[in-house]
Formats: sequence, C-alpha cells, structure tokens
Amino acid sequence: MTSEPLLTSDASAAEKRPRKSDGDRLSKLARHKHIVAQLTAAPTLRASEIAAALGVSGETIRRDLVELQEQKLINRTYGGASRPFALEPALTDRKTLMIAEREAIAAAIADLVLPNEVLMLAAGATTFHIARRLASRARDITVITHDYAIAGALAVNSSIRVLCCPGRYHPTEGYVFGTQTIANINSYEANRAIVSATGISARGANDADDEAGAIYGAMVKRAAEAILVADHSKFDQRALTVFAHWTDIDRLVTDRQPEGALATALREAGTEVIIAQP
Amino acid sequence: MTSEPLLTSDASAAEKRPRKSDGDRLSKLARHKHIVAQLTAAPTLRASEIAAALGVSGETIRRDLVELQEQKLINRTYGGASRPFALEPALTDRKTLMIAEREAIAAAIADLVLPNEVLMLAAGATTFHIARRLASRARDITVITHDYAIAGALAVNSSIRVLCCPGRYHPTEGYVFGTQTIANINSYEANRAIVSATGISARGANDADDEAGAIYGAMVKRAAEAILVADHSKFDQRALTVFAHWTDIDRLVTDRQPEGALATALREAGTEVIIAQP
DNA sequence: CTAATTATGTGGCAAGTCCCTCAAATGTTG
DNA sequence: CAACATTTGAGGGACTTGCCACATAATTAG
Repeated sequence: MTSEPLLTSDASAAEKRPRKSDGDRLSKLARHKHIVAQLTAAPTLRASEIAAALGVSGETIRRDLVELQEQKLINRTYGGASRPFALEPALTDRKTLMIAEREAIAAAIADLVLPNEVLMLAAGATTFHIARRLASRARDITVITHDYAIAGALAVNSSIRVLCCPGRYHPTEGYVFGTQTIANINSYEANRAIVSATGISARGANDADDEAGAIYGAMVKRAAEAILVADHSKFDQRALTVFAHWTDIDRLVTDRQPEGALATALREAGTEVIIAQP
Repeated sequence: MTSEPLLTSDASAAEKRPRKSDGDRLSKLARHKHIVAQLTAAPTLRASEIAAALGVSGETIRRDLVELQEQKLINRTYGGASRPFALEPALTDRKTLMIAEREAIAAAIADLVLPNEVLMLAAGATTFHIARRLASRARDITVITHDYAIAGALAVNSSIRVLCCPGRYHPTEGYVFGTQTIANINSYEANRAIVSATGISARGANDADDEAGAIYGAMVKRAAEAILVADHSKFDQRALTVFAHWTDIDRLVTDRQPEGALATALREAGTEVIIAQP
C-alpha cells in the first residue's frame, strides 16, 4: 500500500535550482507535443494553465506558443491558444471530402429509420453525418454506438436514447474497441446496424483497422438488418480485413451505381442497393 | 416509409423586431448574431476587436459574450471567444470556478499516483483537472472512467490505457450511467478510486444526481483505496443521495481544513485529510 | 404622460498578459 | 576544458482585460 502524501511540494520547493536529476521536467519537444495533444481534448488553453501543469514559467510557454503558431499547429489567442481548424477531433477528412455525397446518404438513412427502433451505429465519417441527421429527424429511437462523437451528436435530441459500448479508448479516433466492446454489442438485439467501411469490393466490406472491422462485423451479425454506407470513393478499395461478405449485408446505401465485379457480387448476394442523389 | 421531418429545431423563425428605426447602430440581437457568425469563419475572436468593428464599448461586448456563453453558443476565452465545442458539454462551467483550488487538488493527486497503477476516475469538474494533470505527468497507468471528457483528456498521453464504461449517455453531462455502468465497474479491481461529490458533510459524501452517486459509490467500494476530492465550497453542502460514508473513504483531498462536525466525523472515521495549497 | 426596466458607456482598480532585456543554466562542439 | 549556441527564468514597463459601481440613454409598462 502506498501512503506517501508528499502533499504540496508542487511548484514551490524544487523550483529555484533546476538540476539535471530533475526528471520531472519535460523537453521542449515534449511540451510542444503535450500542448498540441491537449488541444484535441480542450477547445482552448490558457498559457498560465499550461505553465502550471507542466511546471515551467509562463514565459517559456509563451515562447512555445509562438513556435507552434509558426508551424500552424495551434492558433494563438490572447492569453493562450486554441485549436486550428485542422485538428478538430478526428474530423479532418470528414469535413472536407465528399460532404454532399455523405449528406445525401445520411438523408436516405434517416428516411429509413422508424420511431421506436433500435439501431447500432458504428464509427465513421459517414455515420457521423447520419447521427447528426438522426438527431434532427428521428424520434424515440435507441442507438447503440461505440463512437463518442456520434453519441454527442445524437444526444442533442432528448428523445433518442444513446447507449455507449465499453472498451479501450482509441486516442486519435475517439471510439472504443476491444473484446469488451464486442461482447457488449453481442448482448444486444437491434433492428438495424449501420456501418461504414474503408472500402468495398466483390468480396465484401473491408477496413484498414482490424479492431474497427471486428466491431463492424459484430454489429452486422447482431442486427436484424445490416446496412452498409459507403460513398463511391470506396468502390473497389481493398484494406486489411474483410469484416463482412455481401450475403451478410442487406442494404448498401451509396451515391453512385456500382459496376463490374462489385455490381455482380451485390446482385448475386441479393444486397439491395440504394442510390442517394446528392 | 416515414417522412416526419417537422423537428427542425433550427430556431431561426422568430425574428424579434424592436419597434425602432435602427439606422445607426446594431441591436443586441444583431450583435449576437454577428459574433456567432464571425466564429464560423474564424476560430477565435478578441473582444476588443469585436468592439471596434461594431462600434460599441468593450464592456458591452463582454456582456454579450457572457450571455452567449450561457446559451452555449460560444466558448469564452481570456480576452474573447472561441467556437463552441458541442462534443464537450458543460466544459465551460468547469473552467470558471475554483480553478486555483482544483488545480492544487489535481497536483496533489498526481503526486500520489505511481506507475503501473490502475485508477478509477469518476466524472466531475475536479476530476477533469486531475485527468489533465495525469496526462502530463503520469506514466504507464490504466484508468477506468465513465466520463468522455476525461477519457479524451487522458488519451493524449499514449502511455495511459483508458478503459471506458458502458451505459446510457447523459446528454448534458457527457458521461454514461446506469446498471451497465455499475456492473462494468464491479468487474474491475483497482488500486485507487478518485471520485468527486456535490457536497460533503458529517454523514459522508453526497451527490445531487442519484445515478452519478451510484457510480461513485460503486467505485469507492471496488478500489483498494478510495480518495474523495472536494474543494472547500463543498463543505457542509447536502444533496439528494449520500453515496459513501467516511468509513469507506480513505483520503479526502481538499484545499482547506474542515471544521466542526465534518472534521469530527473525518477524525472518527480515520479518513486522512490532505490539504493542497493553491 | 410618468415611472420602471433594460441597455450601454465611463472610470477606476486589480489582475493578467505581452515583450523586452539580462543572466543563469544547459547542451554542443572542437 | 573552453568557447559558443540554445534554452529557460526573472524582472520591469506598457498594455489589455475583467469586474465593479455609477451615470446616462433607450425602451417598455402603467
């Protein structure tokens, strides 16, 4: 058992004489990384707070902020820093690419959902748009998700019950994953699962992250109806792990008619293709 | 097929029009809209610049910012405003009150934590500060939490493993709660639980939310050592549910010496009191 | 119409921030 | 070891911000 309070001693005792054995002090690079990282969790920071947290002087932090601003890694404010556009929580590509297509897909999905349904909604760029759309349209539904951005987006509608999965938190993606997540998903029954993918091919839907793929696969198997959303940029893309074959997918919602082997595979598996017009 | 849009909560219908021939200056509402609109284009604004641009005094803009912040339409910074952060509910309140006290408490907690420990960290204003502090100080620890702001703050440190609890997502507070959350907490063993409270009194620690209290109580019972954090504004406050008695709490970390019945109860229960100096 | 309420500006004061310079500590190189 | 560059902290002065009390203008209510 540990019982060494060491109570105050934070920034008062060993401050005057920094010695080389003071392992607590961070290097400049470490401070910079820390500041940038903190900005993914908080919208703004104050220089004085950073200085207190890192145990360095405000002047040092201010100099750090100048450098970070020159590198466009932060946005300076009077008294601190704020997040630059680029570092919005993992929404970088989501906001810039295929917005119209994804919005159209999201609208089509929202039309499918009926009151009192139970949905599983996986992490992803398009599914985040779906969550926003559902938040403004849907009523009295239950959504099971492992993505916290989606949970937050849905929660603005108080008639939506949002159930979050347990698991290990993925720092850059903002969702949980792992065996606990899978087990939790398997404990539910849902009307529909809505999942995205890194790519879709004749073999089925694939993802670049095996942990994410495992979650998508579990959702697909667990729901009465499995819906895959993918804009046309995903056509014939192949990534690490194939998490579902077309026979497991009931509907594909996309923005353009598939062709070639992909179209053949969809037809043979009996997957309904819904084209959402932007 | 259900087409029930009807729920567009965009709230731009009612345009209040004060019967006045406003030819010279903008109304308060117009200023507010201007500020919010500007924030969609720029990440941050400075109050002094807004004041100059709109031809009003800085004090007026500052009052505007206070109102807009209360409506969660902006995020205040020192000297101005930044874009609102929908994913992090109620973060603004946490940053404004008792900062020095909470930072001191957070620093004291960070000194207690050793590498390779397993912590349970509950939702709360002070515990959020603790998470930020741990993210910059701690190494190789595992943290179990039900609060997503805390998860995000911790995740910036890649040596911290963050495990999130399942449960129902609380829209305004940003944490999960419910029977799933409790069951998940009970499935772990932890070295320490760090919980906050709405208030502390001679009877013990209480919370205004019974669901949150149930989680705090479960964490306290589950960990080898239970630590309660509470600044002095919590002294002798009483709220809905008492979730832990002092005999269950091993340490109280606060910023001021308790007095009267509270001090007596702490002494009789053998709870160690750690005073963190701001 | 007058009175009450609200909105806005002004001035003062404490605190915070910025930027500059200088000095000490640290790291690097020959 | 010595010389040099880099990093950091401290101090001071100028400026900015936040907050308060109070006065004034504008709007609403009676």
